[in-house]
This record gives sequence, C-alpha cells and structure tokens, in this order.
Amino acid sequence: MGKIYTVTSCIVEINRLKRIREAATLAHAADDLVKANKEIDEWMSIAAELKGKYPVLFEALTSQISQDENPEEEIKRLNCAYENGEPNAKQLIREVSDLCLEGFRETMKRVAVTYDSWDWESDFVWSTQVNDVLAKLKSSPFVNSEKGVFAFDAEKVVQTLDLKGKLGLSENNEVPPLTLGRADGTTLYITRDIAYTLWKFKHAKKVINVIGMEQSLAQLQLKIALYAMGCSEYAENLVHFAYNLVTLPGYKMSSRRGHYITFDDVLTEAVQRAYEEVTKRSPLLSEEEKRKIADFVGLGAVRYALVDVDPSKPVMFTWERVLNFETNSAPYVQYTHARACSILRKAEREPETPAFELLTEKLERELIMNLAGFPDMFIEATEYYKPNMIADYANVLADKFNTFYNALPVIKADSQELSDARIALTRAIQIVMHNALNLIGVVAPEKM
RNA sequence: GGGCUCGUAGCCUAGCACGGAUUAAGGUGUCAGCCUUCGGAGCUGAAGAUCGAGGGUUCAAAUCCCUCCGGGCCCGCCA
Repeated sequence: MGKIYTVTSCIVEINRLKRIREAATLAHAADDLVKANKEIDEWMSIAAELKGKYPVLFEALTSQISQDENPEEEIKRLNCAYENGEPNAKQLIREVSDLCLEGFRETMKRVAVTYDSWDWESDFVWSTQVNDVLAKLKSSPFVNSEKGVFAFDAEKVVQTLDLKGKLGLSENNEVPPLTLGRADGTTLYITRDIAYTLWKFKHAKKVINVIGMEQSLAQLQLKIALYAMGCSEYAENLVHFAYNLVTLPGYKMSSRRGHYITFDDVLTEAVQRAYEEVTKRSPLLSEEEKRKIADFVGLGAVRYALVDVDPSKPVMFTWERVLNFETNSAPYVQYTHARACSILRKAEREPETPAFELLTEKLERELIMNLAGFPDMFIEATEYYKPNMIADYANVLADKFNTFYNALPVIKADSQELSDARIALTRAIQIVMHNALNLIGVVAPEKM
C-alpha cells in the first residue's frame, strides 16, 4: 500500500509540475519556469529510483494513470463525491482505507498496542457536526469570506478576547488566518478536527491530541477556534502533545518521495538483532526460548527507545541508534529484573515480618527512598506529559539495584534476619521495576 | 520576511516549568581494575563540559530576560 501511494503520488506530482511548466512557458514567467524545472528534476530522479525498485508496479500505475488526462481533477471529483456520500465513492474509499487500517492494526499488534475506539473523520462530514461548526463560526465576528471561501481570523480572536498571555504567545506573534473550506464545498482537515475535538469533549474532560510538531500552528488555530465558539473551558483543557519528526541521515523522511523506513522493518530488525544477541549470550537455550526472549528484548528496546527521549528533541534515525543494545536500557533493566526474580526464586521464602530496621547500609536506604518516590514520579510524569521520566526512573532503580547486588549478599547475608529484610527489599524492587516497565509497555521477564 | 522549536564531554541524553546541597548527572566510546560468592546484557575507578555565543537581572543562572549564531519545522482552497 505504501509503495502504491509513493509511486502514484510521484507520477501525479510530475504531471502537475509539467502542467505548471507549460503554463510558465506560455506566460514567460522565468522564475516560475526555473522553479518548476528544478522540482521536475527532483521528482524525475525519484521516479527513476522508484522505477528501479518496483518496475512492475511502476509500469502498471503509469499506464493506469495516463488513461486519465487530468488525474488531479479526478481525485478532486472523487473527494467531492465521497463527502457528498455517494455510495460508489464511499464504498471505494472506505475499502482502501480499511486495507490501510488493517495493516496498521497488524503492525501495532506486534508491539501490543491496542485502541479503545476508532472514528471516521468523514462521519463528522456526513453528519451535521462539521456544518454546525461552520455555521457557528460564520455567525461569529471572526469569519470573513473571500471569493466564496470562508477564512477564520484567529488573530482577531486573540486580540478581542485578550488571549496572548493565556496562550503563551509573544507580543509579535500574529496568528495567521485559517481557511475553513474549499470553494467546491468540501471540508478541510482542521475544520473537521474542530468538530472532532468538540465530540471528544463530550466523552472526556481533557483532550490530548498527540500530533507532530509540524502541526503546531494548526493545533493553535484549532484551540483559538474553540475560544471563538465560546468553548473556552474546552480550549483550556485541550493539549497538543507535539513530537518531533525523525529524520534520516542526509534527507528527511517523506513517504511521498519514498524516503522512509517502516515501523515493521524496525521491529523485524530489532527482534532479529536480539535473537543474535541471545544466541551469543545463552547458546544452550532451546530454540523456542531464544525466540521468546528475542521477541520481548527486541520489542522492549524499540519501545524504550521511543519513550526514552524528550519528544520535542529532533532525532536522527540510524539503525545503530535504535538497535544498539548497549546504549538502550531496556535489555539492561529487563536483565536486572530477571536477576531480582532469580534471587527471589532461590530464596524460596517470602518473609512475613521482615526487620526492615536492619537495612542500615547507605545503598539500602537509597533504594528504599527510590521506591518511596515512585508514586510521585508517576504523578509528575503524567502531569507534565513526560513518559520519559518513567523510563529514566526504571533505569536509575536498576542501576542502584545492580550496585546493591554486587556489594551486599541477599541470600547469604550474615544473619537470617538480615537476609529476610534484604529479600523483602529485593521483592519490593522487583515489583516496582515490573510496574515501571509495564507503564512504558516493556515486558518485565522472570528469566532471560 | 515573520513565527515556533532544538543546541549540555568524541557521540547520545537528564537537569530548565519551581534559580540555590550542582564540585553540572547518566550512558556510550577510550583507558585501568573485578573472572573463589545470589545470572558478567553486571560491578569499581580514571580521563573527558568555559551547559551554542555575547550581554543583562540576582547575593546566586544550564535554569529567568534581551541580542546574535547554527539545525529543524510552520506561515496551503494539503494533512
């Protein structure tokens, strides 16, 4: 599906640019001509690349698309039909979308990500919800029309309602206007998203939109639109959790240009790498066990890598970075957890009333303080949308436990009482580490 | 052009919202140790940073304010 998308968009883009070039030539617009030629060159080289990679697909799509003299017009027409709810268009688009979503779900299932509910954006178009939003905005003093299209004057809202401070905008930050719909009557994404957001607030007090950083402006305009519609309480409870995009060394990821690495590839590669590692470290394990361990180590490493860094930081993708099990702490923390489990297994007892006062070593105190801080850390992580704090916490706890493990004997402690107390401490650490890992979706294994 | 965002040892990252116990923390890499103890995907130690640059506020700044530099993003009848 991704390949079809990439090739199609490439062919259509070249067609479009060629038409622009023709127009520029006729109009003797030198600047436009140079620009168009430059872009055509770029896309032609992408086309050559794609043709080499997928020759059969490329040929098939080229001949199909060339049957249309103006493929873009056809796309427009289809979109129009879809929004108008014409059965054929609906059936076609939903069928293709379903295929995409199916693949999406399949991939996410590999990392145990599930979704409570799914919504079709187009449902908001077919119902009255998007139109309601448009009507409400049009009746406000913040919308003006130009040549039949309506534009939302976000800056005017900010001025009128004095929102600069509230939104954390600097004095010289003028919010650009937002176009609300196309001339042909079809809807635009942000307008649909306003309707969708209002709907979300019917089901929740707080809405966190997890959307890439490049949509910061659009999300800001969405929030301002809520204020303009008199939903200031919603606006204040709407959070845009922005994350930075991953770039590839040399160029940015772009599915339209075929420059991307799929999540499936990353997962497969990670599990493969983990398998090699397990085989090297524990050659005596059965094939089945090795596969099992490779699975949770590889997937754990990927999940840890995703949650480990502040999402606002720019990240450069390299296989080395994602698959380096030395740098990535997931296998380390998992290993530490398995170690704690191993001690508990060997201890063969669960002391009922351990004498905690015997835990007087500095290391033991530190561990106890760390454990005690777990709830507060979790609250802070959720309060400020910082999942990386949980990953960090698990890592620090593992560090401290490993130091403790190395310095102080648990089972072979000087006295039975001290041993009991340390077993209880180990158990507590194991439970908290297990919980911390679970919170970030990483398996806490008993053996590995 | 305007706006937003990131900039911490060779590399990767934490700390910045709430300025002070920070002699700036961890990982990786480099170097030196631990292979007689509960799992070595481990532990101990060393070297490595004028916290992008410059001003300002303050008794005190990685943290707050201003200016500048560098990377990324946005300013569409795309999403």
